[in-house]
Amino acid sequence: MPTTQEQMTKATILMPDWFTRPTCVVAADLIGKILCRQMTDTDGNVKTLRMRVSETEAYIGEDDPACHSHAGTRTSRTKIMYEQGGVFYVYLTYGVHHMLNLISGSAESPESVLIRAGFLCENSDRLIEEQALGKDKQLNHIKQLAGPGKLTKRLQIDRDLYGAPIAFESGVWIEDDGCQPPLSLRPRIGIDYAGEAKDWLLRYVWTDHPSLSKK
DNA sequence: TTGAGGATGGCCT
DNA sequence: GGCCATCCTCAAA
Repeated sequence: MPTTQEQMTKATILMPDWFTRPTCVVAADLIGKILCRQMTDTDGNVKTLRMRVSETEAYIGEDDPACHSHAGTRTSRTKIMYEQGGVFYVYLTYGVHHMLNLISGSAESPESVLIRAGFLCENSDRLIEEQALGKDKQLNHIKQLAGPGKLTKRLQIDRDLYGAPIAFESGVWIEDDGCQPPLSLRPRIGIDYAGEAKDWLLRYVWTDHPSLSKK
């Protein structure tokens, strides 16, 4: 069932220029927004899966040792980071998992926001839900998208999205229905190689939400 | 051309 | 907590 808020508030689609603001602002503001994914079910019907974002990380460019563009590293993979905010940066890690990033900030400022976790909105299409859940098993719904690799697998996101605009025509877009959850800051995950930067508070989480990837 | 290693997650102990 | 699948990226040679 939709919550009262979802019934009462009309959602608006975020335009690409929303992402040209400072990366830390974008990362914080994304908590509580709705990531939408257009998908086709087994019968060929087009459906939209909606996930509310509960966890993001900011990677703040050339001065951030954890960022792919640190020290001005500019390669065929990272070149998209030098675009103006509002496009997708997707890459494969450990040869297994796709990471979904949103390029943020101004052009020539190679920064991005990693989407780490979320949870399915109650008003997502039931058919797709049941398809993923399987017939006989009741999965832990709230943990389905608790991690950047799990999230992209569930939303069927891969490098085909690299460089696409964050907009409806890409099949992946973000909506704002006015939800403003409580926010906490944490150190980022999985960047032990980054020296002192591993302690920077650039991980933004929905305070104490059960869908978070880590404490 | 080569080799090391990674913004993870699932399984095993 | 440890192990490791799996393959792309990137720096070095």
